[in-house]
Amino acid sequence: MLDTKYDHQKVEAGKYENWKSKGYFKSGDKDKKPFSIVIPPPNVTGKLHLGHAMNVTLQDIIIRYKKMQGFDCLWLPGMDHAAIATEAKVVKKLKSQGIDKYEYGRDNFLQACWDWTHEYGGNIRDQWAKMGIAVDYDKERFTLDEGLNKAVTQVFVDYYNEGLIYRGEKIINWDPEAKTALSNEEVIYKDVKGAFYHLKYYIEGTNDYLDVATTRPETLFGDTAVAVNPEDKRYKDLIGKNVILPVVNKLIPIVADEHADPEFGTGVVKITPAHDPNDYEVGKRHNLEMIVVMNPDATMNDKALQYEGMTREECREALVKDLEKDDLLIRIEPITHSVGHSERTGVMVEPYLSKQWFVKMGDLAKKVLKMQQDKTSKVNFIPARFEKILKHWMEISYDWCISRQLWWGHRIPAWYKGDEVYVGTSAPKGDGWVQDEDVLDTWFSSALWPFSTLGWPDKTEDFKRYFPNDVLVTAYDIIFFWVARMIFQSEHITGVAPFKYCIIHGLIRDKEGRKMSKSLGNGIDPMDMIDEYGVDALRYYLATDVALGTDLRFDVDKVSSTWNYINKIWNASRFVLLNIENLSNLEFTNLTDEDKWILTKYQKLVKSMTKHMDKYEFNLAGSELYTFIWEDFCSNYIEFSKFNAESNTTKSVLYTILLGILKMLHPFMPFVTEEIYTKMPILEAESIMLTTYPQYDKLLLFEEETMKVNDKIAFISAFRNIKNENNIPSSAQVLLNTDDDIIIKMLKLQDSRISKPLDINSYNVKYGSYEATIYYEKVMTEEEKEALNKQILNLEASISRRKNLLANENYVNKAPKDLVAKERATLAYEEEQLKILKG
RNA sequence: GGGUGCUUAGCUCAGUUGGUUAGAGCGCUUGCUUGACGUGCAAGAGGUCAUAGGUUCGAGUCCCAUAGUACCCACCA
Repeated sequence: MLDTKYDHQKVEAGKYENWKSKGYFKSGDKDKKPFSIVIPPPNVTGKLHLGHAMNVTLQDIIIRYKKMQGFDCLWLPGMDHAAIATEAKVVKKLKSQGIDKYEYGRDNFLQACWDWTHEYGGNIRDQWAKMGIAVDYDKERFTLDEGLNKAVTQVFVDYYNEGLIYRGEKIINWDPEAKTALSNEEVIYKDVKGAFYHLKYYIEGTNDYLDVATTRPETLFGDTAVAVNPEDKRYKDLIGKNVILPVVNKLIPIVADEHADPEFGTGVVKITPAHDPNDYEVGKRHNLEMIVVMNPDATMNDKALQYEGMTREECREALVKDLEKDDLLIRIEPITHSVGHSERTGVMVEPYLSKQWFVKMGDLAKKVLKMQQDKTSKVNFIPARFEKILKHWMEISYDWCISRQLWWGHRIPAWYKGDEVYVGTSAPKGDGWVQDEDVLDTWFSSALWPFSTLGWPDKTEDFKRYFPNDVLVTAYDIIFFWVARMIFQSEHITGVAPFKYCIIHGLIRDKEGRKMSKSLGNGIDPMDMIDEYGVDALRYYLATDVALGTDLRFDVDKVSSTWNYINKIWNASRFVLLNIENLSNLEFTNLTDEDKWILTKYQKLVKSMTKHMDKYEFNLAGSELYTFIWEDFCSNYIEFSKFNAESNTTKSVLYTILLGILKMLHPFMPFVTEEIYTKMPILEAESIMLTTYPQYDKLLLFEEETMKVNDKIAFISAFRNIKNENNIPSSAQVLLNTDDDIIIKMLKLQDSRISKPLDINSYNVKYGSYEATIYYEKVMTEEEKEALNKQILNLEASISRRKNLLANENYVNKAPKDLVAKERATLAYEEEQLKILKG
C-alpha cells in the first residue's frame, strides 16, 4: 500500500536501473512500426543545464507516448566531442600542470582529450538517468567514434570530388586565443565602447590631406588603398591619385568604390584587405595587395615596423600616441560599435586572411529551399514560424569555413606534396605526402548525426529502418548552427530531409527573464531541483508551463506547486487503492448516473489528450489532464464514490479511471506513475511502460446522464454558494424537490431536510430541475444589499444581451445548434436566478 | 535597415478550426480538524484581453495601423 505521503526520493529510487536492466528502452521489435529520434548530442565534457532538462523531457514524453501507442521506438543517445570547447578545457587543464599544448605534442594531447572524455562522459549519462529518459543505450554514439569518423571522411571526399568543398585563401574570423578559424555562426557581436580615430592621409605632392576615420588604427600597416564613392563630388578629382600612408610613409592609391558611403563619416575609407571582410572585397575588385599585419596570436608582425611584437591593443595605444606627436591625428571621437567575439573563448575576433577549407553553400542552400516548397518532402517545423529562420539562413548563406586549427576533431583527409593536393579516405601511396594538420568544425560531424549514427555510409538495417528520423527536438537558438546544416547535408547526401518534424522549444530564463549565466550567478542546477522536488515535478513543469517555442521564466515556486499536484495524485491513488484492494474482476453492471458521468468525461479526455499529444501540444494536454484529475475525478467522482464504496461496479470504475489517468500521466511523470501502477490489484503488464495508451471509445459516451450529473454538480455548487455567502448554519432546515441521494449526501442534508414549506423568510436555490428552499431568517446589512443589487443588475444585463442574441436570426441559423441550445438553457437559468434574487 | 515574437487577473502564463459573462498556478478574502490529501476542502474578490480602425450575425482569436517590449539577421570604415 502507498505511504500516507508522497516521497519523491523514495519513489524514484531504483526505478531507472530496473527499466534499463529489463531492456524497456531497447528498440528493434520488427513487428511494430518504427519511430525514431536522435538526441541532440550534448558536449561530452559539459554538464546538463535546465535547457537540456527541458529538451530531453520533451523527447522522453514523445518516446514514452509512442511506445505506449505500440511503436518500435528508437531514441538514440550520444555525445558531441565539441572540438573547440573540449580542446579549450584540456588546454587549460594542461596549462595548470605547467604543460604547453604544442610542446606536449599532438598524440599526447589527443590522449589527454580522450582521458577527459571518458572521465566526463559518464557524468552526462548519470544525469540522463536522473532525468529518467528512455534512450536506447545499445545504440549510443559519439561524434568522434570510428563509424562517425568514417562517415565524416566519406562526406568530405565526396563533396571535394563534386567541387562542393574547396580550399582557398579568404578572410575568415580568427580566434587569436584558440588560434583557429571560426565560422560566422561562432562569432557573437557585442556592443563595446571604442572610438573613431580621424587620421591625416596626405595627398601626394600637396599639403592637403584626407580625413580618414577608423576604429582600428593598428591595421593601417595593412592599408593598400583608400576608397571614396565614385559619385561623391568632394573627392571625384582625387580618384587615381595617391595618398601617403602615415607612419609607413608609402604611397597607396585613392580608388573609387561603392563600398564607401558618402553619408557615413567623412566618406573616405581606408582599405585593409587582409583584416576586414568588406575591404577584402574591395581589394579583390581593385587588385590590391593584401598584407597581413598580425601573427596568429594577434600580436603585430614585422609589417608593423617598430610595433612588431606588441598586442593589437598595445599597438593601438602606442601608435595613436605617435600619430598625435607627428600631428597626423585630427581627433578621437568616442563611439559605441559592435565587435565580434569568439563564442567559446570570448576574445575579440580578428578578421584574418588565411588559407582554409570551405563548403560552397549556394547550390546546397537552393536545394533545401526547393525541398521546403514540397509538402511531402519538407521538414515540418513546430511551431511553423521557425521555418522562416531556416529559410532566411539558406537565403543569405555564405560559404562555410570548416577547417579549424585544432587537434581534437576529425582530421581533414587531405594530403599535400609541394603544390599537389590529394583528398581521399586514406593516405595516398608514395613518399613525401603530408596530411593537413587541421580538423573539421565540430558542427560538420554533428550535421550528419541523424544518419551517421545509424551506420551510414553503409546501408545498414538500422539506417533503412530508422532513417529519416520522425522527430527532432531542439531549441531555437541552435537552428543556424545545427538544424540548418543537418537539413542541407541530409538533402544532398541521402536525398531526403533528415526528419519529418522539427520541434522547437524556447530557452530557459530566470524569474526576471534574464538569461541564466555564470556571471549573473542566476543559474539553477536541474539536479538540485530533482533532489528537492523530484524529477517528475521538474519534468511536468518544464513540459507544460509554456507553449512550445516560448521562453520559460523558471520559477521554483511553480515546481513546488507541481509537487503539490503530484501529492494530490498520490493521495487520490491512495484512496482508490484502499478501496479496491480486493477487486479481482472488473464489473460494469448497474452503472449509476455518476459512473456514467465520469466514464463519459474520461472518454472525452482520452480523445482530446490523444489529439494534443499527436500535435505535440504538451501544455494543453497537461492542463486538461490536470482539470480532469483535480476537479472531475477528485473533487467530484471520488466524493460520490464514497456513498457507494462497497459496490464492485464503483470499484471497477475507480480502477478504470485511475489506470487511465496514470497511463496518460506516465510520459510526463514516469516515476510516480510507475510506483502507483505497480500497486494496482490487476496489472496489464509488469511495468506501466509496457501498457497501452487509453483508446477513445465513443460507445462509452452517456450524454444524457452526463448532463444530468452536470446539473447536480452545478446545483450543489449553487447551494453551497448561497449557504456560504449568507453565513447560513448547517442546522437550517431545507426543503428539497428531489430525493437524489448524491445531492442529499453531498450537501449533508440528511438531518435538516423537511417535507413542508415553513412560514418564514427563506433562500431559494435552483439549477436545472433541482430546487431547494433554505429556511433561515436574516436581516441584510447595507453592504449585502448593495452586493445583491449589483448581482441583479449584472444578471439583467446578461439576460437582455442573451435575449438579443437569440432574437438574432443570423445567429440562430448560422451558429452550431448545440451552442444555441446551450444559450437557451443558460437564459432560462438566468431568468430563474433573477426571480430568486428579487425574491 | 530586414525579420520574428510578445502585450490577457497583483505576479507567471494558458486560451485548439472566430461562437458570446475569458481560464490555471501562486498571491489575496471568508469559512472548515468532512473518515485520500490542511502539501487539503468549500465559497469568493480580481480582467473594458496594449491602443485605434476594419471584416463578421459574432473578434482575446482574422486583417490594417500605432505604441511599448524582447530576440534574431545584416550593417557599423
